[in-house]
Amino acid sequence: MDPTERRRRHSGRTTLSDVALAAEVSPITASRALRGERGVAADLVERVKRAAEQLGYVPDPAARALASQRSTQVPVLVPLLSNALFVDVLEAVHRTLLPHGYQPMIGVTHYDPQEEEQLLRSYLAHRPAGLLLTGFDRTEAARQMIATSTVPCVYLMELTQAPNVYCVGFSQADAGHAITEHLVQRDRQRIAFVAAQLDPRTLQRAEGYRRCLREHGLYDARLELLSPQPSSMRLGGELLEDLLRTRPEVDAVFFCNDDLAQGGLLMALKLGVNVPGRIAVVGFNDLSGSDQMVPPLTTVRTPRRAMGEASAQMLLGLMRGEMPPRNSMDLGFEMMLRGSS
Amino acid sequence: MDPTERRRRHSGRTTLSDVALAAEVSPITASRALRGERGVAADLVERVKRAAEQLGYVPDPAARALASQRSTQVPVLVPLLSNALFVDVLEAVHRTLLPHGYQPMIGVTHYDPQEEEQLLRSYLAHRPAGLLLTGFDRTEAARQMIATSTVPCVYLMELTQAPNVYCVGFSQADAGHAITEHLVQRDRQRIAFVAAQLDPRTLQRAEGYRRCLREHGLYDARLELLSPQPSSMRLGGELLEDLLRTRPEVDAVFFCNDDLAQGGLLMALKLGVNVPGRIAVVGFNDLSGSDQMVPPLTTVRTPRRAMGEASAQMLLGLMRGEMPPRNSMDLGFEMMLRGSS
DNA sequence: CTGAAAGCGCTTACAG
DNA sequence: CTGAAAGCGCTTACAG
Repeated sequence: MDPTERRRRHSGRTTLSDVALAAEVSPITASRALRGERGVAADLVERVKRAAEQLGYVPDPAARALASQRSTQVPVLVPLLSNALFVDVLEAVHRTLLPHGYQPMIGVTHYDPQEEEQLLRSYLAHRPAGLLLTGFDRTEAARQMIATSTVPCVYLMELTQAPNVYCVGFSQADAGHAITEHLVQRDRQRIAFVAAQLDPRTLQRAEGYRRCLREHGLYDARLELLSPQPSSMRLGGELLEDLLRTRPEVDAVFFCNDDLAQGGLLMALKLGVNVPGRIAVVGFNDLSGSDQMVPPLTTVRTPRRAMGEASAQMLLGLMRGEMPPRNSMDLGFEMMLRGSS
Repeated sequence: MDPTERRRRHSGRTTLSDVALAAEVSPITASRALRGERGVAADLVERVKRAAEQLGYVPDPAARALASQRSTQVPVLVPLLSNALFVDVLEAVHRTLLPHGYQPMIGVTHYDPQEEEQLLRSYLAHRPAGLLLTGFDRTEAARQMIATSTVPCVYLMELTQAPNVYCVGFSQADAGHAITEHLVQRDRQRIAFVAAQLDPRTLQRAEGYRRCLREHGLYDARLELLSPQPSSMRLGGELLEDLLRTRPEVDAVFFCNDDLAQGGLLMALKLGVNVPGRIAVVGFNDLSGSDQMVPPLTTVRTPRRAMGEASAQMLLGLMRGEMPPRNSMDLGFEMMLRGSS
């Protein structure tokens, strides 16, 4: 056997050269035809595509990434998977990106900027095609890495007017204001704000709540119950119990997330506290099950799927080198007025 | 400028050659030292590692994958993200795989073997390091692809004794049997089985339910209410209402999943049907919120995190070329007896 | 224990 | 519009 044969490490898979051979063109032409690059004669494109199909050719992503210095991977960094909120966003992102040949890579930051920075560092080493990140709360090092990488990036969940920043979301503060205003319009006077996790978006909702109550001269800092613990139905129940014990004058509660609110509603049921008679309850996000509660939960429906899809679409454009029509997409929110308020 | 300079496409990133140069060794030695391959002098390893650290060297995954014919990617295929069940599994998989340098890639099959086959085809083109799949219900083509790929694979959620198949799960049928037996022991005579989605594991639970009732001479096919619709709290409520109307003699319900059961419980509350007085209600999986229901839901706790972690550990071993101690890991289940039964 | 050569399967940059 | 050459950044296979 000759030395060139001895050195072979061929994996047995069908390569671009096999396709080119079958189509009787050079590998470069085959490559161009398959990628849909314009400037290839139509009949050649046809021949190459047919050959590729017949041979069952699948391009090697690693080779492609190495040669082009760009992969098809799109890291998507979210705080948590246990919040249905982000799962909905991710599903929409997947559905939008996959048909275009991009691979979303889910990273979970646990609301920790340090963890996000680490993930970013490792994902950026993969030369991703694009980046989908949650919010604007990150370390300076992370910001630097994103900027110097020149990888197209779209931010989810929040909005900013900062230049050269692409974002898709809605105003958390305005939504917090709107649901509070609804309680005021229903003649509630002692409106509590009960929150967990205390991530940036929760705090923005709190700002909306405060602004609204101050406008009406109803603000009372004692009615804010903030817990850094992770959000859960159990915690919502505990916080409501706590609230009713220590602030018995309260006549409405704005829970910063529906899981807390659902737990609160069930606790009210257990305690025999009438909702909305004795106390009105509202939530945030309109998660699964909120409409099934007893009574059904009034809440703010947030555009989760729409955000996932729109951010992925915007990123798709950026990855193609296009300029999006606008940097910031406000998808708004919807009031779901139900029996609990 | 000379022709070799003209051809350069160097990306500016620090490469293995840079590290080798700094450490005054050849690139091959640097490669071996960095990968912890044995057979490199300790002092060289030390020098290389120091140089890599100083230069901030991060290996290029694409180059590595191309040269070694193996990536660090591990596709994880699950039916759905909207079921908290799979999200818990995925989180455990992530936590276990990431520290070892592997990248889980989540794929969603929507319970459709065709979709799974497609995903498998595209993921396999990436030369994954390993594979994590849900259950055993797939197309013959998918089975072939997995076999011929020789990629190590571990199956989740179900068990089999088939040779050369690695799986981590529990007996869905035994769990279905156990929760039904619990209702029989509580003197229930007319026990209904209410299910949605009707995926393979749901049907295995149904088998356990039937076997148990037949053993006690209580089986009645009319008490099975099977809906192919996706599972949800809303559907659970609707099915309970339907059941009470068309089979008023029923005195217990086994819902195949907790979201259905939670919806059923809330519907009972709305209808003023006493649980467990008039009717006992049990669920499956012990999802978030089940312990907060009114009354708290009796259910089967399934080992979701444990399955995620154990399957990832088993895969880690297989990817290292090790033989796992056993092919099939039964992680069991736990009865959560609460107020609803 | 160490290294020079070749190769993995693509695409870029250049030339015609 | 098409192609021969070189290169992307690693690792394998061989030799010493």
